[in-house]
Amino acid sequence: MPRLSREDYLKDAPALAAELIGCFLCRRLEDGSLLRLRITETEAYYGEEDSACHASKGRTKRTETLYFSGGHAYVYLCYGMHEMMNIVTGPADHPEAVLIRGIEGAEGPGRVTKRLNIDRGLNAEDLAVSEKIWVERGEGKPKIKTTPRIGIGYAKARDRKRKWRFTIALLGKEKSK
DNA sequence: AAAGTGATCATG
DNA sequence: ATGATCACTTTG
Repeated sequence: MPRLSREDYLKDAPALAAELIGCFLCRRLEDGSLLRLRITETEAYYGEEDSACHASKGRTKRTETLYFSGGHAYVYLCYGMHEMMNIVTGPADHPEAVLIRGIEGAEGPGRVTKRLNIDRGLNAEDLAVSEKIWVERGEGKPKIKTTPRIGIGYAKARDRKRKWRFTIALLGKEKSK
């Protein structure tokens, strides 16, 4: 399967978040082994105008990689113990990214990074050329469901309402709530 | 329901 | 230097 190229990553975050569902997140470990797992859940964070996006507070040391061109990894530590894996999208100097919230067998952003052994050492890694981490296109087009993003209670109501969380719509496998 | 955990950022 | 906050997970 072909790897996603720089050009693919230049799309905007909501578009790419949808497109990444069903694609394979690939990881080559130190020992040479390869992990290749389907992406099942993503979220888009779009620009300084998006009050849920880390870049809403402007360019800082932490958010610097969000301003890189699409295709770079943005990895940060949350709650002192969970590494979060994002893929930067769009052109350089426009901060937007897609959070990988789930892959098959590891539902939840902290579990994704644990499963694939991803940490801040991969921050700013370029997925268009990296030998350590990249994305391959999936086959077929899964049916996608959109819902509001998780864990962004601090954001403005306008942004909390945006349906920028993307999941594979599985038959009858929805959680009762 | 609530702790656990530490980087980050705004404040002083 | 200090303190609040946090794109979460696990345990009870």
